Amino acid sequence: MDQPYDVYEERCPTRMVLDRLADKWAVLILDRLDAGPVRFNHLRRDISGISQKVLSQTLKKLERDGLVSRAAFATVPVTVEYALTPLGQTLTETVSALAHWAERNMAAVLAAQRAYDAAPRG
Amino acid sequence: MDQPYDVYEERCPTRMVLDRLADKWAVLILDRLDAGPVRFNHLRRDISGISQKVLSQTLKKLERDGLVSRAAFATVPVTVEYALTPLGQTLTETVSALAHWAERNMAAVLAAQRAYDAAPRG
DNA sequence: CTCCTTAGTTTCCGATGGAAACCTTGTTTC
DNA sequence: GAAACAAGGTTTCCATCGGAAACTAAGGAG
Repeated sequence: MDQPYDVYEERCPTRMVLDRLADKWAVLILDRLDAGPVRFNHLRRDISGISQKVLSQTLKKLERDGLVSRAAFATVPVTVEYALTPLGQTLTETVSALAHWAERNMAAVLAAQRAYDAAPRG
Repeated sequence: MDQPYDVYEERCPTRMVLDRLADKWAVLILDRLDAGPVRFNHLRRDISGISQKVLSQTLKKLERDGLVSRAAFATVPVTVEYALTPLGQTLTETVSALAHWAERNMAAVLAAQRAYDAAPRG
């Protein structure tokens, strides 16, 4: 049972997938959806700083990749709910770890940045 | 013990860190360095498709954030070795999981894309 | 009649990424 | 002694991408 895919290969399709997942906004969206279905504007408010265009584009790509499902309800005004698919759920632990590593290790990173910037260079 | 950082907040410094980590090239570099120190051109060959400019820039940022260390040796020609710092090592399991999730789930993603593209839309 | 809601799309501009050329130091080849 | 090659970058140029803001559609409230 050899792995047919190699993410280090430029032409491997896994590269496209990694490119999609290794994205600040995709990570935040997937992590947010782990708590349950969320509407478009709710996501937009929760993930402060994301633009409508990028949220829309990112959701569309995640839907195409089978990670997120989209359900529109004929309410007034129309509401649309986004949720994780089973495939998407296999990813949330990893994505969540990445998103929250920064929160746990922020102090160390800031210290490293100060040390780097203080060191004479060039 | 309240977490002072929230990655969902636009102005939180964790956002900058997530932006750095949630990057295709950074993920591949960190995963590659997990096996041990590697030289610049070796990384460049292993990670097919990365340009020198982006490799150089990404390594510099990772070094500034304290995730990667840089060691230059006065050989001829000069060799430079990049390695994970202890802080960087706390991240590799997560990063590796992300990089290789695509390899394990590629078939499912491709199937989802075909289904999405086949469905009439708009 | 006007404003507000949801869920987007469009437009415009500045920032980023990739390709390719150039640079520096020093060694080997012709 | 000129050319080529090696490592580790930097510079230049252009195309694409991201963010800000405006616009769309369909309906409800005041």
